[in-house]
Amino acid sequence: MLIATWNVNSVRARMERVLEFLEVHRPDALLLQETKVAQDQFPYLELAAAGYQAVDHSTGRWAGVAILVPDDVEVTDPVRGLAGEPLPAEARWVEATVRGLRLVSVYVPNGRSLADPSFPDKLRFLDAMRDRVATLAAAGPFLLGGDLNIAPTDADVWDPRRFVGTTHTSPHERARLQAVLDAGVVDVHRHVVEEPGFTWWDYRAGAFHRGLGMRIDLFLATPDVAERARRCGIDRDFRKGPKPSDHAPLLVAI
DNA sequence: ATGGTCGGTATCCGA
Repeated sequence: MLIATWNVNSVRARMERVLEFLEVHRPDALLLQETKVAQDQFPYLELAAAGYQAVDHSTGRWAGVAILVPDDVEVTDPVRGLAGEPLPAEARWVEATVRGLRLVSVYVPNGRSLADPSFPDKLRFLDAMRDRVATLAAAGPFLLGGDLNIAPTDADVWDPRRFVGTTHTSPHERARLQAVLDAGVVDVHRHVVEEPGFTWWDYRAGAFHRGLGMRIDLFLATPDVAERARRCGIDRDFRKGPKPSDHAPLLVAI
């Protein structure tokens, strides 16, 4: 089973690259973040023409998440939204079961800066995520993928000194991520690959070509699923070429 | 020479 997670920074602006990705990899599930689309604008027809159905959680111009699955595969028990999240209208969490595996696509709030009013909302979202992960981990095997907007360790940013006093690396966020892990999941990419590399690079300043990135897109899975992961890595080709997202897709073969 | 970018029914704000 091949599963991918990708923050596409607008599914409509990225449609050509999304279709290219589906054609190249034919994943059994593609977890999308930042679809940035209202539900009545979601590109169901174009995806259907490529052989994929979508379970999406879409509420407007920002955020938005989805799970794409081949047409001939059954998708059951969709859940849209996360119990206890501070701003449910932002559409940052969607779940569905595919081939007996519970899947989650999540887009954790950015937080902007440590002093911004939205930063406490990021921490509250992570608290709600910990509670839901504990429930899911107790219920059976599952795999969560998404943009966590946290670099788990200093090795996951291009220059940790540049991030002192900023979001994505703060002790507050890392403590919350550790609490999520303690709820019963493993960082799959890190589990499989010794030096996982980055998943995001700023559009500005030639950051990608200069290697100035971060690893903020993660797969978190119950240990049984993590042990079954044979390969895990990013496809850098999708950070190159025409109209790339600022994130590269992360894939895992189970 | 310390800039440089995208996407959003936008002309600033969010990432």
